[in-house]
Amino acid sequence: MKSSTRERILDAATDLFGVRGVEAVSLDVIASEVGVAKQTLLYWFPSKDDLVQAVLVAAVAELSLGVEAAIRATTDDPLDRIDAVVRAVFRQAVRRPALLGLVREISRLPAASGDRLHEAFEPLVGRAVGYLRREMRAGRLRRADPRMIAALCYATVTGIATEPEALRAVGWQPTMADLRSLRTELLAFLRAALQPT
Amino acid sequence: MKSSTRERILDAATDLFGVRGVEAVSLDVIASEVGVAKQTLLYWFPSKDDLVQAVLVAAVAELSLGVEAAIRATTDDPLDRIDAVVRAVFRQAVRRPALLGLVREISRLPAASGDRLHEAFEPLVGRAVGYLRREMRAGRLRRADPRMIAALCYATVTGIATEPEALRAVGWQPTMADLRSLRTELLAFLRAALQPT
DNA sequence: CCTCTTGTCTACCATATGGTAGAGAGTGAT
DNA sequence: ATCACTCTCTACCATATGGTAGACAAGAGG
Repeated sequence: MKSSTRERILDAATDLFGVRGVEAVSLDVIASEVGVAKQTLLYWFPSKDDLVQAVLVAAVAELSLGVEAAIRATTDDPLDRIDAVVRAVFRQAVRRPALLGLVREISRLPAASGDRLHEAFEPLVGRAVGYLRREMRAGRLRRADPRMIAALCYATVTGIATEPEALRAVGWQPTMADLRSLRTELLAFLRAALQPT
Repeated sequence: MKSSTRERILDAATDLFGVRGVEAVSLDVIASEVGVAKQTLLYWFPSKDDLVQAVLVAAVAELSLGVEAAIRATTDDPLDRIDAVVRAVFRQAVRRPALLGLVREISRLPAASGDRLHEAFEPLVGRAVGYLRREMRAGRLRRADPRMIAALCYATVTGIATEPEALRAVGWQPTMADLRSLRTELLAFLRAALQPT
């Protein structure tokens, strides 16, 4: 164990920001969660904004890594590949529920912060859109606007992973069994939405 | 013009809460937006929490009304009906972008607030799930867990409507043309996902 | 004219927030 | 021993926040 203080701060901040929102979490709360004085936070991250940036960059990197690894490990078939990406995202969302919520926070931040993150995501998004377009041309995916399809898949996965309330409203329980069933339904849903006609 | 002060406060609070988050918006900001002293807010809504509750209740009522009207106005075919609901939600999301974002805020609130909202949504959700189940049994929708399908449709629509950043990331622009194209793609996406095989 | 109610305001207050200044402890090099 | 460096802390501070107390104006009813 015994990870560095910086690491532990980053971890706690990721969870708190992701679950409760950046503006709603004070430095004091993070500090007491880590078990350290607020000024120790400000030693490692000179301002709250610096901390937010660091947290977002780390989260994007973590997500990207998982997704890229999943892509490399599957077959050529686009539906299989999308399956793999969804599974990878899901795995990370379970391990660390705040991750996707955190990425969602970007839209709430002042434009400048959002832009930097935008850049970090750009290559991933660009490749995904290009891939979808090629597969549609090849007739292995339902023909549609690949940009919109990318956004819709993202919205579906992120939405379902970050809105426990919506799931509770339909009687879903956060048990292992229900979680697996959710993943199964999500994969079937996306498959049906993307299959060539 | 000349709506009541209470009304104007509710309006401004809806927009601010929905776009920037409940905890991130102070009473002073709302007051100055309305052009009134903070104490006038506290006259109409004795505490911030009361204001939040009022805003959420009003938002749910507004959304429900629109959706129910749309349902009554369509044919029996489930895909048409879902089309109509999505269009209705979309219309409201365009007219007042903060509405859906606000509903999303529920998951961030302390449990007690969330529960009250939960109750407000319950009848709508229950009817939707029952409807989906019947149509699946009748073979007019792809067979799946109706609860999960309801949650997935909700996540897709809300996600796409509340994450302009995700759309910007794929080169989408908030113009009328792009908005229409987005709606078209969303409807096709849901249709494909729900069509019986 | 008086009084009660309604709605808005100014003047405060206790607390929480992000951030500064700088002390003190531990470690390694000279 | 001392200097420099790293890391954590206590003590503050200016500002912002949610909220209280109560003054003031405008009607409405008697």
